[in-house]
Amino acid sequence: MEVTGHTRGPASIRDVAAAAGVSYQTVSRVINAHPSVRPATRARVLAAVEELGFRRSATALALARGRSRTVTVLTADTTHYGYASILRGVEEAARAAAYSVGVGVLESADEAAVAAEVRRAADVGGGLVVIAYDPAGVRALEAVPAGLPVVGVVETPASPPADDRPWVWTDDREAAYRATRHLLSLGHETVHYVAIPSDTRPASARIAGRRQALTEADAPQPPPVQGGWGPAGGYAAGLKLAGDPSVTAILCGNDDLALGVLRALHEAGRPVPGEVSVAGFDDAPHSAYLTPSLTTVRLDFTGLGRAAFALLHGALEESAPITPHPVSAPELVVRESSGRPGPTDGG
Amino acid sequence: MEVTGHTRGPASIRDVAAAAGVSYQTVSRVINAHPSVRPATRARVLAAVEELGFRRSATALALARGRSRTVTVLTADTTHYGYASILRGVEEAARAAAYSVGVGVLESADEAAVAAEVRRAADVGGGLVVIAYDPAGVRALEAVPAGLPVVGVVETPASPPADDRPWVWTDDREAAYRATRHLLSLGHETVHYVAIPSDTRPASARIAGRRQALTEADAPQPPPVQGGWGPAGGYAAGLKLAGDPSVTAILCGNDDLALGVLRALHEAGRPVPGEVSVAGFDDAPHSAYLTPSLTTVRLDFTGLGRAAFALLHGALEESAPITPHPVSAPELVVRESSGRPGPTDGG
DNA sequence: CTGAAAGCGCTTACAG
DNA sequence: CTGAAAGCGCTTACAG
Repeated sequence: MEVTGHTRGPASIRDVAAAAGVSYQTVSRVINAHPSVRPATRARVLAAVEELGFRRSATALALARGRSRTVTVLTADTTHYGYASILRGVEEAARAAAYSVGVGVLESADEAAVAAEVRRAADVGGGLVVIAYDPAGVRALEAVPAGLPVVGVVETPASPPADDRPWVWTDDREAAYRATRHLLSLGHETVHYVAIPSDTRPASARIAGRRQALTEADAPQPPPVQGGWGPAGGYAAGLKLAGDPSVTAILCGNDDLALGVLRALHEAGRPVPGEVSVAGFDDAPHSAYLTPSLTTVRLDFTGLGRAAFALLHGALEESAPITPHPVSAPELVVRESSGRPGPTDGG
Repeated sequence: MEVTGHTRGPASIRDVAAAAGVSYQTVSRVINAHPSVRPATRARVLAAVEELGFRRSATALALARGRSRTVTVLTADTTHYGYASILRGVEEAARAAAYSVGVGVLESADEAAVAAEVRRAADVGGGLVVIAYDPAGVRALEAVPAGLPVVGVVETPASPPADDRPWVWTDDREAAYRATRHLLSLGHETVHYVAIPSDTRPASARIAGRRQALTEADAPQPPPVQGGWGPAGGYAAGLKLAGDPSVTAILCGNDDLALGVLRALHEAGRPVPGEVSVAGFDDAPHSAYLTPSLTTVRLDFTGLGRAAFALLHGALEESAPITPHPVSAPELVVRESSGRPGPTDGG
């Protein structure tokens, strides 16, 4: 029964129709699970689909429907832990819904460059998830033309999420509040902060959370020092702070920053946690294995990504299941890098 | 002159034609830079394109041409440094060539699951880059149907790269050779190895490189210990090795593994590099900031990703510029974690 | 140098 | 329940 001699190229809806002895519209109905098809007809079509290895063309579908089953993630970075984890969450959820996922990187925060990247992403025809943790991302979110389905992943919602442009976020305010309180409760006089770029915005939730904790404790409010995203920036910031003997507790915008700070303190001869306590954000995979292991606040980036997709999916398809998409609350993970202050408290 | 009252939706080729007073075929010629168009006509069309904000539909283009300007990266992971960097390299090159990039994650190495993921990626209609560093990726590369443009990113080429299915790789054999030699040259009797999953394959280039260095030095050849991809696996492997006092040098399949090993040695009370030397692969951003900072072999993953795209681009388009795509050779980076052996050599 | 026709593989009304 | 028509926005021959 070796009759697999198709003409050429993948089988189309018409090939299937011919094989099943029906019109191609009927094939369309079957593959779209349209109710009004006689069971016998359906069976014949399905058999032909199977036999020819038919796969419906996503491109043709997109052209005919005017919208493609694609979500493209716009982000300034794909390698740092938080960004990468959000991307992963989106991909997981998209895959489960049989969506394709694209990624566009915002190489620069330059207005024209960002606009170009947004256009390119829009050309793909699906929905957008914009990671707006940094200037480039924030700008991209603003540049998305009205009518294009988009959900933003933001640090702090700038205003109540509009129905047509929803946002997802983690409770960074609470996260910073808890971490600061933890450090304060250990007996530190105040808590310094090494900021990631997103914290630059006046409305930063983390800055606000830390401020609140500091205020409640009547502690001094030293200004945040900029650290960037990676270990190198943390190292530079750490060197600065290490020179000030009054500094005994440092909270960092992410674990990579904290790693750099740890190194700077080591070089400056200031033991952690003996003299200085350090905490980060994210709970990246390696943080538990550093020496000293890092106290941090675990943030559910993957859940955030999944939630973003769920929202987009709902906007894109009426019939999309309104799946619950819980984003776990930030969780303080206390490890070796934080302890009571004191010149020689080490045990 | 506020005449921006288009009917609805984005402008199509016909809208532009109407505005310019030509047929839509002429518009097609202009946007495709076809030579035979009168300059004056071209100018009129271009003006209309500008005025209407026309963007050619990628979907329609793909349907008409039978191929889309997309590259989708198939990978078992998007978060680990090596994988993420390759993805970034592909994205950079693809963006420069005005290609879209998609990503498909191989959640399981299960044959059926991998095949389904490959089909999904194929449905998108462009080319594929498959990261085949692990069983899932290797299987995916095999499952790609003939005729679909694909380039594999592999640890070791299994055979001379076929013309229709090229491969890119870093010289892992050389990298492992150099790292092992470095450790040996410090005076260690032999070098243990904590492997990443890709090293499981009998043809592993790294295993071969290390073996060669060991053989040349007439050193014992302890079998590799499996570590997985992350710090947790490195930690477990490190605990095992730490218990053996004869172990004084450990090479790890990647920097995350090395980080876990470092932690295990610390807990076991074996100072690095005083008693044991450790080296990794990759030179991840944080490796220079660990304490001790990590000796490692820098691998050009981003260049690898760019090279993979260049190859694919060439296969997809006759006219694609044959851009040189150099992948830097592995580079040994000596830091604090490696030193001369000896119970108490610490300075 | 430019226009009219057919087709890429589907879907969405419209008939029957 | 099923088929014939028109159209999604382009490109690719074919004419002129």
